[in-house]
Amino acid sequence: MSPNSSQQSEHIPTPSVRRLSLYLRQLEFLQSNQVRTVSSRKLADSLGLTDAQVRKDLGYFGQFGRPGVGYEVEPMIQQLRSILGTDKISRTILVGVGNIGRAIAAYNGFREKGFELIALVDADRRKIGKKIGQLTVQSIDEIERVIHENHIRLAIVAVPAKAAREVIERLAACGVRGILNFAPAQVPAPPGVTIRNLDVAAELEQISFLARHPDD
Amino acid sequence: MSPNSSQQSEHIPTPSVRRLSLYLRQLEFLQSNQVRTVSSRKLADSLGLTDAQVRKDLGYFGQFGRPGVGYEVEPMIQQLRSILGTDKISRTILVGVGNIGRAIAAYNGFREKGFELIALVDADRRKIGKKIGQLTVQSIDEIERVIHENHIRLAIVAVPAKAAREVIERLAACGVRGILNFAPAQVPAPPGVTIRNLDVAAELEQISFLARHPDD
DNA sequence: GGATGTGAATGCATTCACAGCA
DNA sequence: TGCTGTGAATGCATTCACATCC
Repeated sequence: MSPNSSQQSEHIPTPSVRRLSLYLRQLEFLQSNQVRTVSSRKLADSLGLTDAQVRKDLGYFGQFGRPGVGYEVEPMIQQLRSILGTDKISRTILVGVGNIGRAIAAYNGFREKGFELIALVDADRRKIGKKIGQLTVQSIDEIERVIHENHIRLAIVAVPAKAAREVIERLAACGVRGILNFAPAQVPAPPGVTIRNLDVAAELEQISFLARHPDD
Repeated sequence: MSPNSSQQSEHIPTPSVRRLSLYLRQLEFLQSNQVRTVSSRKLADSLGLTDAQVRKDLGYFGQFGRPGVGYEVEPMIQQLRSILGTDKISRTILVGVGNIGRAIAAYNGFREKGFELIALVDADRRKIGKKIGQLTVQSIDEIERVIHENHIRLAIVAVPAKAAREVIERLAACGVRGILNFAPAQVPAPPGVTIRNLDVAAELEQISFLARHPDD
């Protein structure tokens, strides 16, 4: 059901990709409220964006709308999942089961969002063997074997800053393609690997700054 | 048509403010390694940026460098903290002590980063009265009183998506100026309030997309 | 020599505005 | 009439390049 051959050779702005996730959330919300179609205007308003931006963003990936009507919620959700790659389950490893790691491991909305936590590893002997949810914590020494045996492509890193670089290099070396990094360390991404850094302290600093500079 | 550059209210690019936190992290790291000065070039390289960008970013806030030498690490750290507002401790409330909330509450690097967790509240009766770290979970019904009595300015929201809007509106109504929101919901920011949304599922989606589109 | 600070130039993202279609 | 899709125009962020200073 995809006659559209969206040519990907065109360069897609990073901010547009980021907003795709926002559109998907809002469309899922609309779907849960039995809404069948939505215009770029309404979608934009609910997210604090402009209608032109919504159309431009979607336009990078194909033609999804019906003039005079808008976008059909259900098919648009499928399209966005397909574009983001979350229509298929991505097998994911979690490295580090400290405070943040345990919170991630306990989150059970992964599958529905297109991800499956396959393995937990940690460097701390005392944590190895513990069960968190359905999974048992394994030694970080097993990380290469676990990744290969389970064909894992994505990783979530929640280790102390000092350990981040080594962990990320090991992950990259055994074929992991994308890493969500909670450690407050900027490790240069090895070739062919995408890293997104999520530093909670840095986010708080942004809040702090913005709260003091209201004219923004 | 000489554009007289007024000295008042120069607009600072949002991306520049974001990078300030990166500079601060890296400078703190350098300081812990006894490094005394650093050039824009070296700082940029370690973060995957360009030297011109570092200089331009810092240039929005003043003149901190010495030509021929670079930036002195220790004073620069102080300057950045002052700019971000983290040289003074910001009093912060945490709303929602589910998985993510507990992880945040257990994190004890807050003070050193310029934040202090003053109170925990939750809507779930069974959680009220429980101790997490030094703090006891209070009822969300107390939220207004707690915020006023403790002069709280910042909030971290880690509640289910459905509850996010009401929580954020209540926080805004009693004077909270900045909110870090982990709930996957886009709540329009009330006037005078800054909201930053941190949606872990959305971040994973980005990883998923980027891992499939290597040309980036 | 080595580095900053900053106008000017470039490049990228957003918004405009309108043709075209339901 | 209502709305999409998209080139053109605008606006914003990044990079260049160089005068200036240690």
